Amino acid sequence: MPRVEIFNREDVLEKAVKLFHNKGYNATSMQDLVDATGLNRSSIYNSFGSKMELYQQSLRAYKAQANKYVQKVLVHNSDPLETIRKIFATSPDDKVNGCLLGNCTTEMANQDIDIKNFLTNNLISMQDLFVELVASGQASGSINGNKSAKDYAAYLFTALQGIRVTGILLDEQKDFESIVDTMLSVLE
Amino acid sequence: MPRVEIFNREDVLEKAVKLFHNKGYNATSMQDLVDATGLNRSSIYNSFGSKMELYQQSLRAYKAQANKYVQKVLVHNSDPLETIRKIFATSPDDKVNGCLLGNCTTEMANQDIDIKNFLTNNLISMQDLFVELVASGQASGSINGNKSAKDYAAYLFTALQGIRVTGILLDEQKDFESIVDTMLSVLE
DNA sequence: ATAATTTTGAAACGTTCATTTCAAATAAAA
DNA sequence: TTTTATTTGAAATGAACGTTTCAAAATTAT
Repeated sequence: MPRVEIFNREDVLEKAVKLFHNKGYNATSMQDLVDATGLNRSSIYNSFGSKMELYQQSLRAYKAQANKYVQKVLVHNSDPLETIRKIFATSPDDKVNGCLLGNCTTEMANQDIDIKNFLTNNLISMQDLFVELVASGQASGSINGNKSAKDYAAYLFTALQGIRVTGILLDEQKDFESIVDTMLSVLE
Repeated sequence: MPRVEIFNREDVLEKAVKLFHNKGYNATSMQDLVDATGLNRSSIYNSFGSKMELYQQSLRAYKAQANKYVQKVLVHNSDPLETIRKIFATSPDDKVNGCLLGNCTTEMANQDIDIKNFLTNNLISMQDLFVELVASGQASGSINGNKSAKDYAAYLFTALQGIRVTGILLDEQKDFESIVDTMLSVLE
């Protein structure tokens, strides 16, 4: 009986991600979202609830997208250190705008407990990933055993946040790569 | 002849810094600033120009405050590595809110060219400081020579950004310290 | 005291904000 | 084709935004 949703939910979220990634939560207006998605204002509220709910769904979409990239790297690489290096590589959007989740941390984590919990869960899952990679590298001898896999994982996550912030200010790709080199040299 | 400014400019800026540090630029309203500073709306505009100008002056005040702390550490410490460790230590405000300049980077650098330039200058001056400290540590043998002082300086600045972001999410001081330990272990 | 000059307070400016409303258009099910 | 449920478009909501205005209060120099 009902008329059905005409737009593709994933496409809309992708456009919302782009917008929030570029401007952040507070500087993005509902009008911006209407313009960028091509959806009607009412349709956005019908389908996504509110600006805040759309933002949170955008965070999830961004995370899912990042996970997909990581999975792709995991399949094609056997060397853990090289896998970590690929994770540190920056997408064009991240180069200009930083990491959406890192930006969200600085903008929202101290204001919104739900978002802080989401970000903490992301921190945990990323660290779990790094623990596995580091442990595997330590087992095969390509990563040293000076620190525990857990210590290195916590370090890697934090270093990753750093390069996503500083990267916004860096114009030269070689500066970026040199910093990542030094970051990963701890593991060698 | 004229009536003179009754408020202390530094005190007002300190309060503005606290506010921008806690909420960021876009989420801070002029009403918030009026409430927090106790100044009249007109007085703020008379004395600071606009919200954006007040923000930029707050960034400068924050940087000056940080420089003052660094100078104090430099006077009381002779060991470069220990000095760097003290710079990595976090003030209570930074613990909850991150680094104001880092937050500014993620919120504004890709939107406002003047602010980006200011942040780039800060990056350069911080790296210069780290270059001196690392070079001095390398000269005295407490820091290794695996990489150049410049490479280590760029790394340290970026690592610092990272711990200021992740620190927002960390509840345990020991997690924080462990990450800094790993970060600085590259130099040893 | 008076004059000169600035700060102050309060109100108002026009704009934009997120969100709601609701009739008209639409499309699948009956 | 009619019914039914949903989306759509456009307008309206009231609140908040940054900024300006301006007369009144305040303060220093004359």
